[in-house]
Amino acid sequence: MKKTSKRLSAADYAYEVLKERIIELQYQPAEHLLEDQLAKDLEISRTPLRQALYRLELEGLVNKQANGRMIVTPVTLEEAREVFVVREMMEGLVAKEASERMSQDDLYRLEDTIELMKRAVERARSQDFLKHSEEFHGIIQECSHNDTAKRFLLQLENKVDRYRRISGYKNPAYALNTPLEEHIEILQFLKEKSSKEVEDLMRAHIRRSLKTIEETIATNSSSHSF
Amino acid sequence: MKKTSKRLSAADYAYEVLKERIIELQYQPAEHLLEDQLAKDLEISRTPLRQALYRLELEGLVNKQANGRMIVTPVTLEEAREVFVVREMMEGLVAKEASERMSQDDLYRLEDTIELMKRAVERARSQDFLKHSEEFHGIIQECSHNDTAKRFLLQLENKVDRYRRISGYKNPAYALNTPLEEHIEILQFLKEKSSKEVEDLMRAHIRRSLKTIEETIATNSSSHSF
DNA sequence: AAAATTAAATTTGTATACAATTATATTATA
DNA sequence: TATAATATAATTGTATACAAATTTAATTTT
Repeated sequence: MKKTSKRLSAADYAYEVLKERIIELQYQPAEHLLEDQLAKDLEISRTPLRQALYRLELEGLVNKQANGRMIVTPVTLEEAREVFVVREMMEGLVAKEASERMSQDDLYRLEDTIELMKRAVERARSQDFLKHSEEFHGIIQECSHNDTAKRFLLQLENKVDRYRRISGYKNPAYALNTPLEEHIEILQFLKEKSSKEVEDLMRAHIRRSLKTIEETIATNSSSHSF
Repeated sequence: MKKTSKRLSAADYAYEVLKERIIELQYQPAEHLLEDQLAKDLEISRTPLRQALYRLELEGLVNKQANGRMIVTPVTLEEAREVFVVREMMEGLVAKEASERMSQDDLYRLEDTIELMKRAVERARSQDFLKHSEEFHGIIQECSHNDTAKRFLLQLENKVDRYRRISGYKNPAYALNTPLEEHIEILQFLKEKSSKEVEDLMRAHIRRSLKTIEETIATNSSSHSF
């Protein structure tokens, strides 16, 4: 993780690095995390490292076992479904709230991300598509002005990212047309301020994205312990 | 530092104590929390105390300001509404899921809590009522078998408890009949496994409880900074 | 006296030493 | 050999000392 203008504490640094490594599967699910080893690796002491670990625990990316040892939270289809069911509700909620509060300027910003998504689809650049898709969802979350929902969604997003990795979203053949069309449709109803429709569409969008991940895992489930 | 039957780490102990004090308004909203002072008070060192503070921060009960100082999260009507809106969705979700998975034994356990709630209403013991009401909701959450949802609901419950305190729920005149009837109705549909109705009723139940708190605050809002 | 500067104190952030616990290896015993 | 008991090593949990940063007080300058 890069640091910007503000100095980053060792604890924050460790948190960012570990989170990224877990999401990117550099640490395998269920793998043991040893404080001493990680501290030496990151060239910090155990004190700030532990802070980072405990934050990750509360976000559900690592688990403290009964004996005190930390492991990377295992991945299971069951948990993936849980995460997506909750995410479906939360994304539906913020979309509804955003629909009631969005300014014209916000709508323009959404249009921009969609334009960029279109270009990504044309070039079959799924990485870029994902980036702009996340911007799209991020703008909607922002416009909900619901900090509580935003906080939870951030935690869910971390887990979602890991499941995306596991399902092999990097594959260029990954279907991008469906999510693009769904985004366009959502924007349409956001413009009309039809909050109920927006909520329903957003929920269907998330529901469908879980299906995609489930299918990719089904065909692709050699490497991870499902 | 005290210990119970199962050994409690100093960090866990500090977490529990601080959480309780914040919820019970022994620490005022927006009050400064000094590590050294708290550590001396709890008779532990700063190391485990800080762990506790960081956990509370992630749960939204304390906030770390830009200068690094910790304050008790301020209370606002706006946040209360956010918390309840999210809680409404989550309680609706777990109720729906529980409805699909509940055993006869679980239903009996719910009946028991309702019996105890009835007795509490008869005697106008709102403290007892609240306790059994939380058991009622806890059983439903448990039966959802959705750990992700349960984790979030636990965090929300902490904030809800504080808002209940602020609204002065201790008042014996506090109306208990409405929530009791709502619980009874929810149980009825749980027995019939009508998951859609269960979800709708639970959501209405939470929505109504926010209204109660808003009203109590409106008449009672001298002491806290709304 | 007001504003700016410096100095002292308070407070948070980190490293390290040690204590308590848990896991692993070794030995003893049947 | 298999099992239990014990010793050893590895790992987590806590306290403390010190460093870095921030706030408050004191001093100087205009």
